[in-house]
Amino acid sequence: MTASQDTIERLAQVGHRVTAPRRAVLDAMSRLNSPFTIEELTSAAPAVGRATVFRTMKLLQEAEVVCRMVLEDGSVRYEVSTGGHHHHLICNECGRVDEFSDADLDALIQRNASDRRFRLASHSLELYGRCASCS
Amino acid sequence: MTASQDTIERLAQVGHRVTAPRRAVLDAMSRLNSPFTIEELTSAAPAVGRATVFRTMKLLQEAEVVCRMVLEDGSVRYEVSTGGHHHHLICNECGRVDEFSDADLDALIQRNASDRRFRLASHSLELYGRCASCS
DNA sequence: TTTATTGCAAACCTTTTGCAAACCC
DNA sequence: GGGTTTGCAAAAGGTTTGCAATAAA
Repeated sequence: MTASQDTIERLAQVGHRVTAPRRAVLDAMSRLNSPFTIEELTSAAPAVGRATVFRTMKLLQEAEVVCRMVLEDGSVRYEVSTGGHHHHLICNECGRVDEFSDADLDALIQRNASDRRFRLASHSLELYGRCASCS
Repeated sequence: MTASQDTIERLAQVGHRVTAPRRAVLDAMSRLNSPFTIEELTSAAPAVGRATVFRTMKLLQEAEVVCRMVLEDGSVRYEVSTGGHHHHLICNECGRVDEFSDADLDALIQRNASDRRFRLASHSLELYGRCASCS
């Protein structure tokens, strides 16, 4: 099993059973580069039923093992949680998604919210354009 | 007809016909507060077929009369283009969506892109939390 | 008249759900 | 053993599409 031991443990800790299909999904995830689509994931774990893949991803979201992102076009991808908050650089050309973070940026965002008496819970920032390799 | 004359003219300029259903959709839009859902729009223009509403919205997107936004949960809304670029404050409580803009913020975003050799085409920033009225 | 547009219904896609069988603890 | 989880197939959104009828230019 490629699925990291601590992820499996976290599943158990949160009160879920460690089953073969769930292991298979975790293994498949570790073989894909994040962020991936459900489609890619089901292809990478062909033995697991589609419904189970969806159910497992929802579980992993709740356990904060992955986070779900929705692109501008409405498509959905999952990425393995790095723990840290970050933003995305999405290449319109090749589809590649990179992450970055910037404390100043987050501070400025927080200030914009405060200035408007908005109690910020979360935010998402996606940059679309052309990555270095595609330029 | 409540639909602003210049929007109608723009439709014609872009090479589209000005039809009764399209007028009805434009009128309905002007009666709703932006951003609205397709659901709200079809309710506000009951005489127009659902497919036509979808087709009209796609047209208006291309004509840059409206812009389409996808929320974190994947739901889709449309807002009348103000011309200016802006970001959103989305209340998790009441669903209200406000706009704001901040040149410093945009500059910082642009700088983050440049620093990573990413040629920025567009970006979207959504803040989720609780609006002033809901706090 | 000629071509674009409409409405309807059917098709599509992605995600969810009901349920009996299989499985984990 | 007993409550979870699975897989299948069906259902459920939400959006698109084919096509004959209709309307704009």
